[in-house]
Amino acid sequence: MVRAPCCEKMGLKRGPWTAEEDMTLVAHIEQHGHSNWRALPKQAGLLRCGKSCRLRWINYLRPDIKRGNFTSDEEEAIIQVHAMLGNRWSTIAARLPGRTDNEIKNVWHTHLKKRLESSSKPSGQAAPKRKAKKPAVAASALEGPTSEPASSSPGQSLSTSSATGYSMASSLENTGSSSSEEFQIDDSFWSETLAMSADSSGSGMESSDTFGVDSGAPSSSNDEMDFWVTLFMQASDIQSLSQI
DNA sequence: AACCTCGCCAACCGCTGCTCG
DNA sequence: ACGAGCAGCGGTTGGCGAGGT
Repeated sequence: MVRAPCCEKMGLKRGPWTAEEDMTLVAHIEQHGHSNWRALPKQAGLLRCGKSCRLRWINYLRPDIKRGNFTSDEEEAIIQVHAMLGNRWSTIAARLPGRTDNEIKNVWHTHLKKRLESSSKPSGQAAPKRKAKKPAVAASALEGPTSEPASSSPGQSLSTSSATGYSMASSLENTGSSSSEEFQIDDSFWSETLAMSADSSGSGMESSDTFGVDSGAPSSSNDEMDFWVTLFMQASDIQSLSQI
């Protein structure tokens, strides 16, 4: 299928976003939503292609996005889910509310992959010979849309409810679990979740009936997806119960 | 102090799958 | 049933900054 290039190269801006562009995009989405990414930049008066706008919103400007370093629990979760699903970053991201697939992908390639590789080596060498991740750089990232130190930091002004919540966040909210204004997962959540996944992966990813997935072993990716969806639904139930 | 090397991250590119006419 | 258009996804890259020499 032949398709037109995602954007006419003529006249469309590329590269890092400025604070003004960020604000324009955010303001437009807050007002009109983003039902049509392709038409959005034109309507908003942005010289960007829709794809670029979508990426910027998803990865940076969404109000429900969580910045800052990944916790060890989050990293463990990524490792676990990646072991099950492979490079399905968006699926993994759906398990980590507030984290984007791009961010997770970056973390995987820069940290987790190496960590796993080094841990699989017998002598445990290959320690990072360079600096540790610079502290709080990610947390401050929102303050500086790339080229501009965003004193305006658009994300901070977005206290309105998320236009596009990740499925996990919304499903957890549906369970009635507390704060919808800012979704937070405490350590116990991950401990329980990971414990469940460890249990099931040990004896059992084969025994899918643990989670009511019928028709035998989850050999297909759909079954795996069902497994993880079920897993997180149950995990959210646990969290809900723990708050009673 | 200057240069070099490397890690991190935002953004781009191209493909895939879904939806709609 | 088919094709076109679109959003979404994953791989890759380039710029920048920090640490090392």
